[in-house]
Amino acid sequence: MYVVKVATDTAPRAPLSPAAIVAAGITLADEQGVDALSMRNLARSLGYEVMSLYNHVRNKDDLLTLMVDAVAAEIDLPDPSAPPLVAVRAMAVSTNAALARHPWAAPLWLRQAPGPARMRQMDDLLRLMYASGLSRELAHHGFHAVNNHVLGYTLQRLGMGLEGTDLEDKARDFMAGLDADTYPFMVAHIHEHLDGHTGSSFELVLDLILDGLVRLDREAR
Amino acid sequence: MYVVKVATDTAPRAPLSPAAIVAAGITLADEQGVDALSMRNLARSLGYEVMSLYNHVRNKDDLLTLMVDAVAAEIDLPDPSAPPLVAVRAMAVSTNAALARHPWAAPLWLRQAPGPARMRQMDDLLRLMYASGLSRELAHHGFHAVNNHVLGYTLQRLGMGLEGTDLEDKARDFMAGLDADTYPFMVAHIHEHLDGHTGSSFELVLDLILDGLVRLDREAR
DNA sequence: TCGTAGAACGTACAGTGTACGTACCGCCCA
DNA sequence: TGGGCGGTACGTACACTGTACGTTCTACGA
Repeated sequence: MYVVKVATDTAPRAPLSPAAIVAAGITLADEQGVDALSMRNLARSLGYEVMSLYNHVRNKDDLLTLMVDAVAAEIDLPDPSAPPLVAVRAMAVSTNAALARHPWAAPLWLRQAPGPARMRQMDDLLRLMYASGLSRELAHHGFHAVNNHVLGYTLQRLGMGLEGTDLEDKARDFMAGLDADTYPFMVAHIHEHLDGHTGSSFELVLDLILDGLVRLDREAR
Repeated sequence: MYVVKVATDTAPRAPLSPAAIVAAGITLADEQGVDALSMRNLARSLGYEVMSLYNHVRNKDDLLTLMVDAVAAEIDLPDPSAPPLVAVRAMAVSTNAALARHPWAAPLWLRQAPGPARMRQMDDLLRLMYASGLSRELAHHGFHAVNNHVLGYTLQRLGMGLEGTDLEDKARDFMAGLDADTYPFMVAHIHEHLDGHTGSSFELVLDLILDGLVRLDREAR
């Protein structure tokens, strides 16, 4: 029996590999949102069938873990010549930037098990904290405070759904359904956002925390 | 034609209503996790069929919004006789407690649209901030900082999967797969957690933020 | 007694993750 | 020059999800 092969798709497809799948997953999530990241969609975007992905990736959870770790790998390594707390600040800013580039990553940051890149990042942050001259206990708390601040702010920013769309439109729409008599302070607060004469909370509060830590340490001695 | 009715289930079931559905959803999510909260499971737990729920609730997203708002309603109202920032602190602690009681709520806190209870809570928090004597701008940032701190800490705590299970076991398991040479500071940090001679970061950092705000305000004048 | 509104129900559909069995292709060893 | 043999791709199938739609039942007011 003769089997005739028909070239149904002339587009040459890149060979499958964990790295290729993770990369495709990241771009798909970046462009269409994490909800569009189904194994079927991902396979289609790569030009393969669904189950072929499972030859390179254990399951979807594994894929998500790898994707999150790839984002973590984008975080700048600390400058070894900088004073520890300055380096901490830089890491926080860089982490915030990486999470802003990949909005889907922040909610997964906590759920997924930390991969090597995130381990590296956490270990570096801890090392800097412990080397900063703060007391052991304050360094411990400072680690959590900084981590929490960075992740919290990105989540807050994204949770509002302020990624792609115009922030102003969103805010105006929200405020339209708001009774200024029952929620006067919310209305006022949103106005402050719209008028834009309040800078970013992110760096201000970050410095608040870091400065507060050293002050607390000084007072304790 | 005669139709014989058979009492297949003698258990009398409570009449369906939005409140009853929300309450059942909350207990189901509390006990079995939010992943177990499917419309089918929820209907079964109430003794009804799936589609009957849709007579009282628009869709699952609507249900989740109502559930989150029910948790928000558990937050203590601010004591009107307390100084503003003391009341802010109390609200933060109470919010943290409510979120700890319902671990599933924290991730939904941001995704779901705010209902009346959360609106009330946000407006109260803003009112206290603006009444605290801080500059308008610092009050604005302080609102975000406190909100962020509370939510971030609960998410951090839950993300680790430290709800139901024993924290120590989890930590020891995690550390077992950790190379002390490549991640020395992580190992040390987890040890500090296990030894337990570091208090809760939550209130310490909360005070750090609140004290930092008033100090910043004093310096600016 | 009848009409009607609202609640409950059953079926059906598209979409999800993935277990399982099969087919193919290239490489190493006889 | 075979001949397996391991890895990759594929197709089918299953259980489960949210929910649209049409039908049945039940209670109450006229």
